[in-house]
Amino acid sequence: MSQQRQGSTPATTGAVPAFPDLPEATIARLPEYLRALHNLAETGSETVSSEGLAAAAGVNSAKLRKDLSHLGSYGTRGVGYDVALLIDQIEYILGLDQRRAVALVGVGNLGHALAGYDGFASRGFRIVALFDADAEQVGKPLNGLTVRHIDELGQAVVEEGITIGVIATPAGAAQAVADDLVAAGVTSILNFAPCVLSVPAGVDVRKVDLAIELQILSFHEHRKASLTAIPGGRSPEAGNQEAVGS
Amino acid sequence: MSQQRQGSTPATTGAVPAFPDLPEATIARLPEYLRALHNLAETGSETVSSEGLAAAAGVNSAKLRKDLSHLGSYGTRGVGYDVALLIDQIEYILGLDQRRAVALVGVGNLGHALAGYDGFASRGFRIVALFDADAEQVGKPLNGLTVRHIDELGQAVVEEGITIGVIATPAGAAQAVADDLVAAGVTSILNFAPCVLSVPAGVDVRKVDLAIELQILSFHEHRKASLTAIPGGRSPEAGNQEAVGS
DNA sequence: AGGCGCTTGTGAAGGCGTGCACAAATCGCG
DNA sequence: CGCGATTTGTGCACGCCTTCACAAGCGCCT
Repeated sequence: MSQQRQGSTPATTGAVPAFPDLPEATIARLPEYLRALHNLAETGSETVSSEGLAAAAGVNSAKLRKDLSHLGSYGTRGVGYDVALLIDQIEYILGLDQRRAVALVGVGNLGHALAGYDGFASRGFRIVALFDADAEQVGKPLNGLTVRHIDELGQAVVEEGITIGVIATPAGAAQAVADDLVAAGVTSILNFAPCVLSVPAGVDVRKVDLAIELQILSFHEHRKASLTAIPGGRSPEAGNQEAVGS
Repeated sequence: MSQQRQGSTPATTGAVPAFPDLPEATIARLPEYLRALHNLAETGSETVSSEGLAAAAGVNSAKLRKDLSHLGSYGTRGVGYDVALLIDQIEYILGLDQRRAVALVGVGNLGHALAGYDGFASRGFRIVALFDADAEQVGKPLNGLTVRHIDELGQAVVEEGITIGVIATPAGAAQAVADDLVAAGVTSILNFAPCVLSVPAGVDVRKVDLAIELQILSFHEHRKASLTAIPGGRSPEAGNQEAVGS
């Protein structure tokens, strides 16, 4: 039926209770709720209704209630959700209270930006090591750290307790870096390189491709334009095979 | 997703529908297929099977066939897909043959990286204007362009034919920038600021939040850690609930 | 204390997406 | 010319996710 966990609040014990297996879609929204909750907390709100939080997070209120119900009953009927309590709960579920150590590989154009992105530090992550394969980059200081050669990756992962690796290299180098990360013991990878990574089971990979997002928008632009215009015009160039008739 | 569509299905379809309304999930995968196809084209492949292309794109082959079937029959049974033809088709559907003009607002940490990201230019987009609200930034050259003040946005959108705007500002400024973009006539927005944007119907917004991806990975790390920490059996089926030993 | 209004939590229904399995179609070869 | 090997295109079933609608629960006010 439902997971009921009473007594073991995350603030009191560091023990690991049973893990509710949340739907993947819910997990992806929890960070959004968390951000909205932090905003609310800053404005002094102590409680918030599902309607209010849903609006702040840009989702449907029913969806939000169902999402939160998966982690337990942390709301009060007739009142709403306790902001501070919910923040603690979500941060605990996401494992953000551990301030995970992150390694960033590739300090090129994008890597520089990521190394300096304060959104990581402010939301529970510490970039503790920077790597690059280019000897020219190695040794340079960047945002309080020194760029190290990628050969030192295995050593650094152990020393710093790194569990997450971020790949910001060109596509051609990404697979090799991923292999190195996995070999070093990293079990989660965030990949910014435009390519498919092959990793063993048990390693999680998430991909962010900036150009893909633009291409999706481009499709919608194209669609919108074709609707406002007079339909009928088509053919990119090679329009031959028609599925109609015989 | 974070965009709303008002799907009006016109009953008046005289000829071949210029625009098949593809499932959203399919659209999101087309750019991935396109990238894989370009890689294949570079290696000299003229045709590719659904199995091969699916592997290169990191998806199931049945899914790929179904996706491609939505845009028409561009494969040959017993042979596979013509690489060049499929590239043309997908690029046409995505509207990439128009090399859309893109405006980038916010040339801070992330904005710098985006302005220099060559993945945009190589995949059908032209960043034609850079904007910032900070007077200190205005006038500086960046990647062949000059940073302009955001007040000139409306003018530039018209002059350059900009249809897509990219927001790389702090969260506090994002909504105002979005309003400016919409007012200037932009109908698609890619938002890197960690906040919810409110836009009128007909405007598409896609959001990329770098920290959210890390938080999702963090959850899986947390989950994996809690599973390995349980002594005894680690069978996923046997583990039901309330294994909290006290 | 009791009723009333408000909000959560959830059962149920519908829609969407995925993956299997197979018929249809095409090419190469004897 | 026909047959077999190969691969596409798709009907179908299943599972996940979303959304609606409402009962259950909580606090406040009289």
